[in-house]
Amino acid sequence: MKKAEAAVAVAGCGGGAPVPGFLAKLWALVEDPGSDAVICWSRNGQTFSILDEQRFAKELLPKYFKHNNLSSFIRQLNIYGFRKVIALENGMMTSVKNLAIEFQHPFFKQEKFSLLANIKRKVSAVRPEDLKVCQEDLHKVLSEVQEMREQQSNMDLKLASMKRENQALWKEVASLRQKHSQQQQLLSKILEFILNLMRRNCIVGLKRKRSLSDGSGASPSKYGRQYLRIPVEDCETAAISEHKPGCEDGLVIRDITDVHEGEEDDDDDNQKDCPEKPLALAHVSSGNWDAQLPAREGILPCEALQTLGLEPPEVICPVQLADSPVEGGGEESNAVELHSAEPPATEDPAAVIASILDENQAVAQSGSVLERFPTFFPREEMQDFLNCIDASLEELQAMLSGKKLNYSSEMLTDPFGSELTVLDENLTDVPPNLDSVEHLPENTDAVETDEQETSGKNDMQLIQYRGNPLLSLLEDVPSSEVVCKMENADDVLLASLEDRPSLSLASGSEETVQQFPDSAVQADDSPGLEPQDQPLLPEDVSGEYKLFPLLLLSPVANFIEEASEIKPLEPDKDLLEAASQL
Amino acid sequence: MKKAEAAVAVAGCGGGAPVPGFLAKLWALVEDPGSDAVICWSRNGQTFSILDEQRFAKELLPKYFKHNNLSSFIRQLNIYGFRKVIALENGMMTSVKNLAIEFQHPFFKQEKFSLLANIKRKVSAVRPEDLKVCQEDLHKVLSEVQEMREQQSNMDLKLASMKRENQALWKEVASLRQKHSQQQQLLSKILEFILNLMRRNCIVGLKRKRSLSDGSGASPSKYGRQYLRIPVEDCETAAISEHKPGCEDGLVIRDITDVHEGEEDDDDDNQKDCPEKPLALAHVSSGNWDAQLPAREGILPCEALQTLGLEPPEVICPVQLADSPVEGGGEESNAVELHSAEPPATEDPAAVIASILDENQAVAQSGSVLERFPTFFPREEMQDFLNCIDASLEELQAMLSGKKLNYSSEMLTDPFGSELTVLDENLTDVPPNLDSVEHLPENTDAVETDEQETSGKNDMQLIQYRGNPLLSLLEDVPSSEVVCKMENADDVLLASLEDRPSLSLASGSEETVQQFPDSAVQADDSPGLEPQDQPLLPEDVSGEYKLFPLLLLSPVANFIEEASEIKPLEPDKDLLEAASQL
DNA sequence: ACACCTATTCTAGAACT
DNA sequence: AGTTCTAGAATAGGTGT
Repeated sequence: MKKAEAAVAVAGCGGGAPVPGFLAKLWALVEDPGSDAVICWSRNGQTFSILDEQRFAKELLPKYFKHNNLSSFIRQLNIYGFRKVIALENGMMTSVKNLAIEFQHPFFKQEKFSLLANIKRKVSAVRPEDLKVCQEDLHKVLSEVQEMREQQSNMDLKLASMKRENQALWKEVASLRQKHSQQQQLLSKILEFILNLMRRNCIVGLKRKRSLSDGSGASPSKYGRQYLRIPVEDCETAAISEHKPGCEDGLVIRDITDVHEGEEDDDDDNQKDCPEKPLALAHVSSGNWDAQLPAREGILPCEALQTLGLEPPEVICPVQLADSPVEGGGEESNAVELHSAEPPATEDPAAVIASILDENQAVAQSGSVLERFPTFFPREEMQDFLNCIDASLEELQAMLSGKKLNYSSEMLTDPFGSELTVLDENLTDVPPNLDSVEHLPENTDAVETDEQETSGKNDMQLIQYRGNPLLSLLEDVPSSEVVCKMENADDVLLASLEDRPSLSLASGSEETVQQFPDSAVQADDSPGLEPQDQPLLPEDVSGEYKLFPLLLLSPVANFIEEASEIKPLEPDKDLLEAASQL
Repeated sequence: MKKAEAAVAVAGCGGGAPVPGFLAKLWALVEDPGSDAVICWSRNGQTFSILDEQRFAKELLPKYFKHNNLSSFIRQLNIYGFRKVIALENGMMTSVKNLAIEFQHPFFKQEKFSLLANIKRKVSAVRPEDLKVCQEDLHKVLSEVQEMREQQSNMDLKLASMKRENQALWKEVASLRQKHSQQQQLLSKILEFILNLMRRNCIVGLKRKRSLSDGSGASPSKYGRQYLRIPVEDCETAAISEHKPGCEDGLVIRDITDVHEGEEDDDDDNQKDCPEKPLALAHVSSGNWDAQLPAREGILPCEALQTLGLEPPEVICPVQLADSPVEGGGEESNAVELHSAEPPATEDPAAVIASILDENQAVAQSGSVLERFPTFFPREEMQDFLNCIDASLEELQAMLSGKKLNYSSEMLTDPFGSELTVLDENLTDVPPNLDSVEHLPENTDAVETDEQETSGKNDMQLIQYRGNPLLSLLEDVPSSEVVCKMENADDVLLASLEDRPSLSLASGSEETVQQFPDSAVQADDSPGLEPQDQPLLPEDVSGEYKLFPLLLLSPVANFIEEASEIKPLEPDKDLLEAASQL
């Protein structure tokens, strides 16, 4: 005991390093010259050997440790990282079983006591950590996997459901677009019908005027066909109204801007700055139609014009009727004079139409219209009839204005409605190209089967849908928005989808009759005086609208305006993006 | 060596059990009486003890094994499940360190050699498997987790994209529905306007008739208001047309079936089985209007009726004009007689309207209408005017028919169009309930933020959207389809959504004016002779349509019919399902 | 007395034969 | 399956607070 302590003490005095007790005792054991026969340095001081394990265990070990078991001693050696030197290295005495036990450690060298500080006890603390960490990790990972599996199945369901919903939504959108197209066509037809009706009325009035007061008018057969030509956008409609045999009245409606050269794109300017266009005719109070006699023709509208700050109607006729069908070449000087005192559009069929539908104008015109029916229809009855028409028009106008009020109030109070408005604002107006119309059905099916390529499908669907000739007729070309879109577009798909509008924008919109270079402007509640660049009915009505400024005051104008307020069918920007990103 | 072998042999002869070598040698060692000083049975044969480990290791072990290490021997004991008997059990000699080493095993008992067969070597075979399985599992799981993480991120992207697309689609659908609603409203307005115009014309004609031939007519002021009342669907519209001050002509349009009591739901019967309804008037050849003089009134329509196999028009007037505003109480006998020889609807405003718009009828009526304007409007001019109207109507009709032809050809040739038709067929017509209109914006936002609750959102969105009062006006009630849907519906949402239609179906459609009990039938290309149960314009027009059978022959009828062909806004069945399944 | 570290003992793992 | 070396694990012991 004292020996071991002394050895430890001697060893410990060499430095301040806190050498573990086992290492100190081992050092002492090996260093002790008295025990060299049992345990000693070997191999030139690189290792140490226990020459007589029996004596070592039973005699030496108890002096340094609390046991006399060689195994315990060896265990400690192992714990401190000592390793046994195998017998073959010892040399020749391989066969000799009871050869000395030899151990080594990188930091346990003779004369190098200071190295002992580097010898660390193998803590089992590391190991449980390792194992526990591993196990914990495994459990963690396992649970995570479980969780992820659930999540994945959830997402699978969700995705499938969403896919179905998307499919249904595409269907719905297609159906709605179809309906919209049908409606728009119907609207166009109806409005065309009404305009036609009014135009005819105007012609009749013109006929009458000439036969009565003028006598210089051309033959009535001429009047039947040449003055106005309602522009038809799609070939089919055009074919119907143009090439129909027996249809002796092809209408040619020219844009009012054709008359004013160089002002084609800015209707706002046209209306506000050009006094020749009597767009500012106010709704004169209705109900006093019976006071409107032919003698008062031109007086009331003129007053109305003046009340609106417009100049007197010396240049009221933006579109003229010419005896020969000169298209677009009409100028103010060529105007056939009739009702020269009548301010609103005079011989312009549009004015007549408006006058028919507008209360005061209708009365003002009615007298002249009925002059041709002296024998067949009693004047009183005709007056009655027109009175009724006027009343109904009046009522309709009132209803329309009332509806309009209601509408806006709905928009304000109904969150859904307002939300819709907001949504609509966000929609981008990107017309598609007409490619690959024939692929839609396959793609619709592909939505179900194909899992990954939804983008292509949707795009195709979009394109195809837009490519529907029915719909292409109704497309509007809001050039400014398209330009903005083009700037922001960074993917090829979007650019390709915008191909058509960009083309139509680049070109002077001269080649196609159905393209309207104007961009949509909401002239909703402004009382019909500022149609501006607003695209009206995308097809038939726009030119007519411009052509017949007085329509603004008639219920038909309300119809047209309202129809134009229904935004044209154009794909959602988000839709495009979403489709292109899938 | 021989001793050990012999011991093993002796021990092994006791039974056929394949006792492992170590156990046999151990048995021999312990049993051998010659080595009892070194190793022997102890504790009454329950255990064995090594009394002198030094001698045992160096002298006995080599005789039985290939080594002389006690540790190796002990290792074997441990492998076979032997356990050391701790010192305290040995008794008192605790302090004596070099006490005997004592081991025990349940199946290693003195005199019980046969039990040795139960002693099994502890195979580490389980352990490597365990560890390897564990490691493999861990690696597997780890890779799986990696894979799943990638998949999840992929799915996340996909889902986000889909969500965006979905959102855009919902927006699009909402916008389209909005547009559709606007269009429908506009259509209703226009048609109402036209019908109003026609009605007034009729009234004028009636007035004239009475003042001329009858003299028994009531005051003209009465005629201004009482006969027809256009049903307005939403409260707002109703308020406008009903409560508007100064609007002296509230129109009341009653279903034609009101006249025929008990036949309200079956329009097919009405039209096909009731000869009183001259719905089968054919389009008489147009263009010969100039030949139509008042003398021919009633002749041509009558012929037309007869050509269609209908009875002569003795009971032609299904709806009558009464001097007092008796709503819905009119019966055939109360018909005010005028133009008694005129078959088509005679004093019925609808008939007059139709006659105005229909070529032949218009001519037939025109004479009488104009009789009240003898002084103010010359008869010739009035005739001219009406002639123009007729011509334009004729042209419009031709155009419409032409368009129709074009339309169907498009449907046939355009795969998209046909596909759309097919899609539309698949759409279920399930009107929504009007709940929670105000939640849409929040839900639209929630689509972005909330990740999990898409189902609720979509449902809400759907319901809310459907709940838009604007849209509810346009809803149709195809009862048969609804019934089918109700049978197939198994989820609450669908059922709830179908609540309203089912209600309107169940009830006799008496409570609400805007509900039409008819189910949609496509009488598209059949030439206007079989309107059947087809719902026309969902709102205003249907009743009017029924009320004015002659409208079927006018361009307005075409408008109405075409408007009715635009399917009403109703959610897609797939949409509903998808939304409920999310 | 408790916490922390070390030491001892028994058992097990692993590699090699 | 045996042998050897090493490690794990539990417990005991020691030290400092």
